[in-house]
Amino acid sequence: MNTARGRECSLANALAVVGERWSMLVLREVMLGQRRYDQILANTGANRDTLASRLRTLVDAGILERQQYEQHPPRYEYVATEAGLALQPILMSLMEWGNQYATSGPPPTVFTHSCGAELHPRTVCDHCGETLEPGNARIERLGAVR
Amino acid sequence: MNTARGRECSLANALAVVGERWSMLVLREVMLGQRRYDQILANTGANRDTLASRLRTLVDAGILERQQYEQHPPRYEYVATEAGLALQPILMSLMEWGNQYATSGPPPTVFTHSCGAELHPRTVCDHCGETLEPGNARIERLGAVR
DNA sequence: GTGGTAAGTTCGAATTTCGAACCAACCGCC
DNA sequence: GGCGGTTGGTTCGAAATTCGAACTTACCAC
Repeated sequence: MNTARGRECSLANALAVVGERWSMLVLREVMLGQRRYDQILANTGANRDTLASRLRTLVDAGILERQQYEQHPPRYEYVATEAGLALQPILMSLMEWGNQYATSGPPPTVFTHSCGAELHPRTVCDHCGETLEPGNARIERLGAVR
Repeated sequence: MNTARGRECSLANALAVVGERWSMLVLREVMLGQRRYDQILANTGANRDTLASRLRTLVDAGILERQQYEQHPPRYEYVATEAGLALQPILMSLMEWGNQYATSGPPPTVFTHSCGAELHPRTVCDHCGETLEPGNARIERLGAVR
């Protein structure tokens, strides 16, 4: 993804890696335990060469790792690295947003948290623990526009 | 964005709306207070027709609202609706992830929370307040694959 | 030896995005 | 009254990306 122009920003950098079409859905499948090419293919709906290309991008970016699980013929599966695991809460939050604003009817996919309750993610300020509300954040420093 | 095939999922639904190229960067600019076409154009780096198309998509999806601020000639600015504001914490979280895994050097953009501390978003379980860790979520129900 | 599985690659066709140019309507300047 | 600047786009043909479908390689089970 092109990041040459526009504001210098970590959001743009993040999107350069996971903002391409299918990338997030690939991560969803890996998160759901589907780690093999053909499973990811069927469950995302991407086509074969685009998926191969996306997987390469994600591996190169250090978000997924390619692990060989068979020698002859060589077969690989994809597992999340630390960086990939760190995206999980964000995918969950986007899924929650999708439930509220982009899905009619009951949520197709539901998780249970280890505390026993149905999982609904919420984003808080790491320092004070307060829920992040639009308007409670002030711009401290702004990336330059290139 | 095509959502015909693949797993039925609110993440896919969310991405059908905000997963297209430039959409999230447009939302970032609106979030930063840049609401006019030419500002958004310069600060994202998108080209003119793609930006016009993205703005239409976001308005149609109920994420942005087009507000006329001048009668002759008609001029518009774009403001976030409730659905758009609800995406702010997610953009902040993605920015935080980008800081850690996709940006070298100091973060280009920094926010301060109303509590006074530098803002670092964290995602928690809404019920128990515990930080979301990969592995603490169990799949309760899974969307079907179409 | 026939069919199935897995992880891709290759193909030409369709769609999307690209930069650059254009446009209409107004403004301030002198 | 003419000149340049601003705003919010549209139009263009060219380049890049994504599409579905077919093919490949290597193994296994029957």
